[in-house]
Amino acid sequence: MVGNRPYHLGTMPEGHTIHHLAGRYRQAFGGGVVRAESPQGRFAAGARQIDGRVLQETDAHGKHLLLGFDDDRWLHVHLGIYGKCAFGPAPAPAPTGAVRLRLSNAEEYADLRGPNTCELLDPAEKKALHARLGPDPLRADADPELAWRRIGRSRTSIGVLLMDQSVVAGVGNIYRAEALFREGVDPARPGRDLTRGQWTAIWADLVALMADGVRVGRIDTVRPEHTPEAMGRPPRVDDHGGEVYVYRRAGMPCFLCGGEVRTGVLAGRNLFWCPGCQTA
DNA sequence: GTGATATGAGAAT
DNA sequence: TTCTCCTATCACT
Repeated sequence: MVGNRPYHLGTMPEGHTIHHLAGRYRQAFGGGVVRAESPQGRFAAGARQIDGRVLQETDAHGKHLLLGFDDDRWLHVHLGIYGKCAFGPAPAPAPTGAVRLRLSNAEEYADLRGPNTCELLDPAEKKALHARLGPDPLRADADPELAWRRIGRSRTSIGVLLMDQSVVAGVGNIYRAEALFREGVDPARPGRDLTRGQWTAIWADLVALMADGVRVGRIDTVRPEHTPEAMGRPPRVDDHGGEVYVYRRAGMPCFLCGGEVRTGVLAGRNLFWCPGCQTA
């Protein structure tokens, strides 16, 4: 949004949120001098380093946000589960809560709260970060073949592989669950048992779904025939964003087969899937 | 006021 | 596999 009201991004920080934020920071601060401060104090030294510099470019790879300043240093932010960014019009009000970093100029301000990572990188460190991340469905330079080389020979389940940021970057718990549902793939299937065609379809789906997420600012994964309007069902009411097939729908009927959506813990993360539909 | 909870990820065991 | 860190929110006492 480009508005006059503060707004929050990152209720679901998967890759789409980060790419959206990169664009938002560029729109607000790109090409100009930025004021930086750390009201909370935990990034005071870093903020001093940024303060008064020009934001030259922004970048995003998976869930990592990178803001490039005119001293050749990059602010590296990872939101983790809790991190959030809030933008608003100048003048910035007194900060509320734990604001790790506030950037501002004459028009806007942006508050960063609760990031997992907030640090400055030199170009070599930024390069190393890219090197340890897999292809990102939202990046033009992404090569899904690199991911397939890992997946196609792995005994690890595709449900776990999709969450491994060194295999595919930017996919989180929601896109993982939804892409596998949409392609009818059992999350427990070992990567090497997938066909290349299945991987191609999953990748294409991630590219489309996540690009949509960047545009809309939330995760909607249901096809037109499964929207609340099309099915005459009530819309999703919780605060987890858009319309989805299985994510956090445990015990509820599958929109396709009517069976119960299941949940379980896989590699320490909640997994949601429909046993009736995900058999491939 | 307290506790549970969440989308992540790295380190420790 | 379990711990630990980051923070806000909401349902409970």
